[in-house]
Amino acid sequence: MNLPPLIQAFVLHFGEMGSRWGINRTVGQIYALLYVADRPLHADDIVEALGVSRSNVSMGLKELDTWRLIRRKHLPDDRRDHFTALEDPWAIIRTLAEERRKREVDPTLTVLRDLMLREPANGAERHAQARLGEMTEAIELLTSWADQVQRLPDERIVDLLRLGGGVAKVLEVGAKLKLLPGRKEA
Amino acid sequence: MNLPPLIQAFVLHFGEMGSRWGINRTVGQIYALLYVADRPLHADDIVEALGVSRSNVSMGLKELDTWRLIRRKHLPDDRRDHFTALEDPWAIIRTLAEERRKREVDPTLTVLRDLMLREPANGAERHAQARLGEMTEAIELLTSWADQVQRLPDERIVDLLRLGGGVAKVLEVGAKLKLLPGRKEA
DNA sequence: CCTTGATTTCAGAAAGTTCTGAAATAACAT
DNA sequence: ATGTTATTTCAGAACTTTCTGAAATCAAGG
Repeated sequence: MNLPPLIQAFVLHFGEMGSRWGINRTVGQIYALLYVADRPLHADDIVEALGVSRSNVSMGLKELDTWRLIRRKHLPDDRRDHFTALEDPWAIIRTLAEERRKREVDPTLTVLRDLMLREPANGAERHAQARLGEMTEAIELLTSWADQVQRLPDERIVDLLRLGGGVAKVLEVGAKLKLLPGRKEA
Repeated sequence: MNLPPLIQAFVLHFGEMGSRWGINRTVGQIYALLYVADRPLHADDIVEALGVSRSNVSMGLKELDTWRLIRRKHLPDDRRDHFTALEDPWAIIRTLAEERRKREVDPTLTVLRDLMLREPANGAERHAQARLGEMTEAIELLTSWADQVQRLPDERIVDLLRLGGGVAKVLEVGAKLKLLPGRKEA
């Protein structure tokens, strides 16, 4: 790998983080490289910059493509595909979040709902089912919230984030104005 | 493994999910088992229920312990440690979220901040630094929001979740009442 | 419809992780 | 102290994921 030190540090770190974020090291590095690049890169640029095999780059690009985190561009007088990363950091955060949700929470919800429908065979199962119910409820609340917030326009989301802990205050006011749904007690 | 079918299905699923959630399969299974159990279990109960090695259970329990997802209990007339999972599903969700943040976003922020302080050596680095700045800003906004919301009492958080996309409406009202910090334009 | 170069696929090699069994350690009761 | 039972550690086995190089496929220009 032969990159300016600042860029190299970022690329390496993002690669390591990638593994924790469920995208593999190479994919993370490719993404990082495209994200900071000041021009579209083609596959061989990436091979050279990262020192990994051509085929590995090809797989990585394909994966980033299915996640819609990069764009394929054709430059005039060049048959090779060129790639750029989405500019907006929110797009990345959103994509990663959606992707993880699809892989990590949706299947769990499906299983939990299915288990809730079964007839418990004995006391142990009855108890277990009650616990599953509590968990299902919490996860459903969380995901349906996430669903709805994700549909808001970006600026609204940013407003919400800027508000920070201040939501509490706004919630109070909201409650007084009867904007909130009545609280169901457990 | 020899468990009532409903419990077994849950335990197996949670094990698989565990790997995606950054906790390994056995750890996930142990947690799931304790979560639905109607009494505290000791290590050998778990070995028998899951059919994994004693040492694996020991490691798993230790890990869950450091994550504070289980409690160690001493029953009278029994020298063995007994374990229970935290009851409240919110506790689990919170813990997993905090843990992941510690492992997955905080280190990134540290690196990003450090890279932002460096003197760019050339045009490419200058461009890269600008991109890193955008990313840093987005991540900081998100994490500081999460920080503040996590400090709210549980019921406030539940209110917020119940509100769903309705936050938009409340934000409008909040803006009119001058509760929101003025929006800085990019 | 053939040539040339770009891209993708895929089987096996390399690297990384999780799990086990055996041995070491700790904790308690006598 | 000593025996007994519970727990932890750790080296290597088993398994999983990632990466490579060679071969197959694809696409544009003549």
